Amino acid sequence: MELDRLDRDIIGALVEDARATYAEIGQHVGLSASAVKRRVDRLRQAGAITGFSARVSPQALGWTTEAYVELFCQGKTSPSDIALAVSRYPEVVSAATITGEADALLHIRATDVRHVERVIERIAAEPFVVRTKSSIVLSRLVDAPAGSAVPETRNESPVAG
Amino acid sequence: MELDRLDRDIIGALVEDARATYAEIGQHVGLSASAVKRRVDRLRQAGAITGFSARVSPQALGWTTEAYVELFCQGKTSPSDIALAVSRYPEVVSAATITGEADALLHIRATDVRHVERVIERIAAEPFVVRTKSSIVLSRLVDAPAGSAVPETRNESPVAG
DNA sequence: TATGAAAGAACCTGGCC
DNA sequence: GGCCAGGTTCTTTCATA
Repeated sequence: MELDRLDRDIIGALVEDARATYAEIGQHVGLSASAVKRRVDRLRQAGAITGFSARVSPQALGWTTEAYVELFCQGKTSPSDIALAVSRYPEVVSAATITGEADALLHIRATDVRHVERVIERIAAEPFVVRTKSSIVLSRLVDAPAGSAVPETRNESPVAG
Repeated sequence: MELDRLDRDIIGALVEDARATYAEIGQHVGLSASAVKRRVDRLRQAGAITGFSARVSPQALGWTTEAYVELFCQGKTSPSDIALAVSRYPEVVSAATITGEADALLHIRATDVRHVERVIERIAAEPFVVRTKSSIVLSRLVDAPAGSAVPETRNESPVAG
């Protein structure tokens, strides 16, 4: 799908505030409200915008601790096996198979360190898991709303570019 | 702040669909539309809900590649130094200082592997960075909308509990 | 093909109970 | 927390370039 500058600006505005009115967005990007709505509808249908979500503060909800866990699995473990197993844990916020020594990397949110420990214990007990290697998060430095930036043809990076 | 079951359900509904009407949410949780609005206003003011954001498909926008990068820094590097530096890169989606050998872990989204390489090169060239260790994501298994789950007093985890 | 304007329907918002 | 009224926003249609 082809995205022009208007589409990118609209997406940017909606990532900033998904409840902005079409009129507000239109004023910001230089379109009428109805033109904005048509583009948003099109972007949703095309799959560029997959939905609208509330941003919640993990701390305020009691998720004060997070950790990253590397998973080392048995040779014949498939990605879907891992996906199936870890998706059963609500504490697993994200998971991916990766290159390098470990087979997968999990991102875990929990209520406290004890809770992290308990979850890791259970995951380590999954039949395909050989061993795990965990890192507790000390302080979060960056946490961009998923997909806030939009790739340009060039110059995505800092000034040095 | 104290959250009851209704608050949790409302947050859950808004994480699912931030553009759901108050009436729809109310029907789902068993409240009138205005009661839902009052609670949402309160949850926003209390900081439990920090905003509303469009979910975008990184693929659809051209971000087809992601990587995790461990940062090993000079002894006297402060977290804020790292934060200041890496937040200048739009490709850095998340960053945190962690326990273990590495000092920080970055999550990077880029348009392709070449782009990932370029960004890592630049970050490695930051004055406080001693070395980096990168893992390219092969396939994403889980990607929960930030804060989709809400901690209960017990039984957050799979059946085994 | 994409835009702006307009009208009716749906929704939000605040006051009141 | 529910109900209601006034103001706003959404959604669709129509005309236009």
